[in-house]
Amino acid sequence: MENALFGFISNYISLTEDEKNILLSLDIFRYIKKGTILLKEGQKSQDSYFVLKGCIRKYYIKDGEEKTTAFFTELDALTPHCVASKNPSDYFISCVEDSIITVSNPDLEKEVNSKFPKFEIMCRMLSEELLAKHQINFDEFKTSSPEQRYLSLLQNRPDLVQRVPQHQLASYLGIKPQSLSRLRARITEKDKE
Amino acid sequence: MENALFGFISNYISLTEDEKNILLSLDIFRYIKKGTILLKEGQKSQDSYFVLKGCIRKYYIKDGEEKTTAFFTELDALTPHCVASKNPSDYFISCVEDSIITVSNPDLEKEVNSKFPKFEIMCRMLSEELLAKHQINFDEFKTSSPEQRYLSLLQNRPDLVQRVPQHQLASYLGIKPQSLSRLRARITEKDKE
DNA sequence: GGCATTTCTTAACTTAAGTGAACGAGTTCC
DNA sequence: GGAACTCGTTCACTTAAGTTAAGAAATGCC
Repeated sequence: MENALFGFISNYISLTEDEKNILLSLDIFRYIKKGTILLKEGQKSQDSYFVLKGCIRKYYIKDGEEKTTAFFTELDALTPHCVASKNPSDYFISCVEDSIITVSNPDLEKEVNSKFPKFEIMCRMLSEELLAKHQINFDEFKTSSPEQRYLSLLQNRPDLVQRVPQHQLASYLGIKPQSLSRLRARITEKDKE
Repeated sequence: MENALFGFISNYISLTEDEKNILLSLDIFRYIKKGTILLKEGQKSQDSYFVLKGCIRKYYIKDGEEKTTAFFTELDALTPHCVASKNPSDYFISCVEDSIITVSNPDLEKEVNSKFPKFEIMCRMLSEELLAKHQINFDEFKTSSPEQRYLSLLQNRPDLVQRVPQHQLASYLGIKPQSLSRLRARITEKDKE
């Protein structure tokens, strides 16, 4: 599992064996059971997550309903908004499957950054990459219908459609579970023709 | 107009008179006429924009229709995706009103950053702030109906509803102009009760 | 195993957005 | 001044998503 982490990092910077060992000594790996809630609405947390294996989910509760806005799977990083804003969180984060993640916080990051300045470079690259991806996602969401969004999800993240409960997927697509069922039936019907 | 720029910068870092003069000497101010297209789909550009006065708009052309995904008004910054990716742009950027903007590019930024290292700090703060705002916007868009989105726009950016053509606003809300008209009529009807 | 719960699907009905067309009010351009 | 356009609105009709309810299938829990 460490190799997954080091493999990811090596896309951005190179680490010596010594540096790897220091990272390992920080005890950042966590094994999380499906269903575990990592962050609750109203909570102030300093924890950032990085998924090595599994899937975690970000959702709001609005009018008593769960509204899922993001899934994070292998090699996705997630820093909740409340970490920077220092306000209570607006949303929940929970574990969709049994997962292996690393947990970090600003203090730990400062420590690592001072030991390896190249870490900061990686963080900047990551945040730029993330902002760009986000904007593209947002634009695609805005300019598509629910059906188009579902089809593009099938193209781009086919694993999600399999591993995530349909009702969570529905709210991720901005519709109700019943509508997703119907939409899927409609597509299958079209395929038959 | 320079004061608007320096006022904005002073939220992040402080500049000496000398530093201000160097910035002014770079000749970055542009006066853009309403309707001017700053970036076209398919074009490779290195220009980033910062709006001092006026309004610029980002839009896609999908199935022959303009799909507006963002408006940038006073003190908003916009670095098109193509600057970092070095690929042709997927979208257009055009000027909604006569506007005053600053235009920059990576070379110029490198030059400024080497002269004033604190500029880089500002850029990092800005990009983090932007990413956070973006995520919140995205989540709000995803978890709302068109009517809720319109009402929240009235709350948060009431000026936009006034200064931007309705059909551009409609596509920004993810609906057709006719639907926006209807939706507005519906709301006015409700208010009468 | 068996009971309860969750998850997914289907159906009937309601509501809102998409579509195509038409009209009036402004603009722009000769 | 008048023709051509753009823009916003309204209307009638279509299509798709929301709602409510019900039932089947899978899962979890004693």
